[in-house]
Amino acid sequence: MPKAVNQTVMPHYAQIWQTVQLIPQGKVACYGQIADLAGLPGRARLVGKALGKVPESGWRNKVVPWYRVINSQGKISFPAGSDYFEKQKQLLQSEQIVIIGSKIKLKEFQWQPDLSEILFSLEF
DNA sequence: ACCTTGACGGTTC
DNA sequence: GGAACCGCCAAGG
Repeated sequence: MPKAVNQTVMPHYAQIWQTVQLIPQGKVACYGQIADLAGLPGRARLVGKALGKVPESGWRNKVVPWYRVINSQGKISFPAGSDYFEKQKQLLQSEQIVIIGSKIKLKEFQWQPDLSEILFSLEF
């Protein structure tokens, strides 16, 4: 883990990134859902901000599956047609996630972790 | 220490 | 559906 990524420097970002890493491939989670699981209820915006702070190049794609996080409406939160929008859409589809008219069926694809899974994995 | 910025969310109309 | 409003608050300037 990079030096800057620790509880002393960025406690919340670290918690958020760690939680996002638990989303299994082929599933998605909402910003608010991640915030809750990370112990930061009601702070969905902070999740978006934290993901935006993950370095653009290098380990971003490999370590933190940022693209598996979408908003509570089941939509990608980047402006439709933007580079990031297309990138995220592509990555999601590569995991067999179905996107119809820019929307994903949360009923079908939302990650539903059980409590023990979370408690076992997170270290805070 | 003050002000602005967010990849949000729920409530309401 | 969708648009406007408002609460949220760490981070960075």
